[in-house]
Amino acid sequence: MKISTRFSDSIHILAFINIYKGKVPLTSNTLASSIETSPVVVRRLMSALSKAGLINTKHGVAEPELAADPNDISLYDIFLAIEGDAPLFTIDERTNPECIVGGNIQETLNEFYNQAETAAKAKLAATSLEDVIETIKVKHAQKKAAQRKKD
Amino acid sequence: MKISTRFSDSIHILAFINIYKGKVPLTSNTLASSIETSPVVVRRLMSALSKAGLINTKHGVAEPELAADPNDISLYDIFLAIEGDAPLFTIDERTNPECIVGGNIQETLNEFYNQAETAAKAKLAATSLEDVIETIKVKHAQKKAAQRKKD
DNA sequence: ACAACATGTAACTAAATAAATTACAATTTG
DNA sequence: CAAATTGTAATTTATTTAGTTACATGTTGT
Repeated sequence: MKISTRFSDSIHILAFINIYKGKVPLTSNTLASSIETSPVVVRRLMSALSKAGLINTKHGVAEPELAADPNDISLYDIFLAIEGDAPLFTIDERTNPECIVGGNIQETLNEFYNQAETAAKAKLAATSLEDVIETIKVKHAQKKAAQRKKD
Repeated sequence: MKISTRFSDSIHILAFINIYKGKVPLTSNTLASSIETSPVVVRRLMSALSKAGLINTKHGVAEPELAADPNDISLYDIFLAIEGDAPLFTIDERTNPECIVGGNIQETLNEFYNQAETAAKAKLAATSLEDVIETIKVKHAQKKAAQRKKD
């Protein structure tokens, strides 16, 4: 199955908390404005991030904080928090067991799909939230510079 | 979005054609029985596989055949035929461009997601239909042997 | 104490996607 | 030309995801 925007929105939330901490109030409303979704969606994602131990939140207080250094949070940690063990590819589970193919395709594809998934997840595990935040900052600086030039 | 069962069903079709060619009539009905879906679903997938040049079919004739040696058809070829350039991960495209994060998250995640996707697709590209067929046959043989033992 | 503001969640609705079905025109073959 | 089959469009159904409404619970400052 395709991985939903929940994953990208969660990365968004964590990056936002890190970049804007102390500069703007970190309410679910503020975050929702940046993501352009509803505050409830944000709170739902933050609840999952909190349960996974990636952020610390306090009921009633708009001061969420990262539970670890951005260098120590990988995209795969975030993926796990939000999608758990959701597979990237879907295997058709309902095939005819009487058939040589239908009776063995699941186990077979499971092996090969796992190889592909593990390769992708390894890349996610090798990318830290810090990498994402730095890239965001670089791209932002580039845009600002380009804008100045035009004036 | 999740990658649908279309991908696994397509691999199923190709493996079935190779394994059962000459042994059973390869109608969309026969294939549908093995996959436990409807003949129309099978024909739709075969239409895509045919357009991608992976199989040859003739209108009105139940004799589809692989257009290449199973060693020369990779799982990524099949993926491309069915899913095209569909991404494994979805990026939320509608975020606030005024925000440092919202304005740069897409480009940023696009980079990192691409790395992960490319790693997964490389594994698919490194796996041939022949690998899948052989694994299916081995698993089938194992099951048959285990069954004999019981008797 | 209480008003204003938040979070945390449950329950529901709406939208998007995929699978299955229905229907039928076009093609092949004996 | 009849029977069997493919190819494809159009529709329905099922599933999943995003968004909304509602509200109980917690916090803070006065």
